Amino acid sequence: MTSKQEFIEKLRNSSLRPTKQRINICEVLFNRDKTFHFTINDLFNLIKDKTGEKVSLATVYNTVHAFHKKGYLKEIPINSNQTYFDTNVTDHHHFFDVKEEKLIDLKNEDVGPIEIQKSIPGKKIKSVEVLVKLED
Amino acid sequence: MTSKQEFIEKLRNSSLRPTKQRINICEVLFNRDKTFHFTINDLFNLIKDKTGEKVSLATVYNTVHAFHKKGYLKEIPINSNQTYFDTNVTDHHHFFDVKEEKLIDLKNEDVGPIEIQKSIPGKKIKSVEVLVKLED
DNA sequence: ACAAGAAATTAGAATAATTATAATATTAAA
DNA sequence: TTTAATATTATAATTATTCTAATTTCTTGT
Ligand SMILES: [Mn+2]
Ligand SMILES: [Mn+2]
Ligand SMILES: [Zn+2]
Ligand SMILES: [Zn+2]
Repeated sequence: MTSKQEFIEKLRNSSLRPTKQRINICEVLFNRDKTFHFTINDLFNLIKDKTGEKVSLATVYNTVHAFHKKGYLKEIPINSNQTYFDTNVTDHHHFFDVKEEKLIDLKNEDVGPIEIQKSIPGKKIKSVEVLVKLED
Repeated sequence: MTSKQEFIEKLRNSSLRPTKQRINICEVLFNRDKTFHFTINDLFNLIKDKTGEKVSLATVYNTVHAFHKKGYLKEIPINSNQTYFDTNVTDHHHFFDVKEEKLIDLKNEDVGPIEIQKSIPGKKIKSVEVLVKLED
């Protein structure tokens, strides 16, 4: 159980003003036990459900991207018409259940270390992501 | 150098009628030495450039998805506003140069075998894709 | 506490990728 | 050659995302 005060500090520490909307979004995103995979639309609906307060869609987009930029959210590449985000910002991989449209975390030991043997001059590796698609 | 006749047979073999438009699209997609990574928009413009004939955007979408369904094209998951496709339909991985917005093939030996140690009951693995993002 | 400026929120408009529609044209088969 | 099935096309519709500009809320200095 994380307190509202902690969210306010977290926001302050990253020079994001602790507004009511951002705190509500924090509640939905970070006040939970397990990692959370979501689309903007999931989040938008959950805010109403869980906090009882409405936040505009534009603010949800703005806040998610602000959090993403600050490193509080990870973006997961999937072939979907909607962008997926993840509250687990550590380097990790995913299952994607194509039918359920659900992401599932893979522990790094479930995949093993990945060593990229090729390099491109003048470029460095920013991230290595494994996506395992699941079907029935 | 692949001939038009081969494309016609290829289309017939997959119960796709060999129309002028589809043959032109085949020319652009498959009449080349190296694998080809593209967006619908790339392809749409190349058709005009390379064949001199215009194909409607709707037909490009339809044909790309028909080819994808038939297994002649692979879809590459990237966080981009445009969907990427690949004429190399074998199981392989990618660099994505974020600045240039270009995909580069990785050979399987550049990545090594990936063994997924976790399984989800009732689900089986459909694909395993590694995406390595590159920055300057 | 108050004022002033900076930053955030919002509804709604704009944009852009993709998909759907429905009329016309082409292809395949009898 | 007739006919039915399928494909193409222009255009409209849809959808995710971003932009805009007015309003509200925060922060900071007084
Ligand atoms: Mn995750
Ligand atoms: Mn490729
Ligand atoms: Zn983002
Ligand atoms: Zn497709």
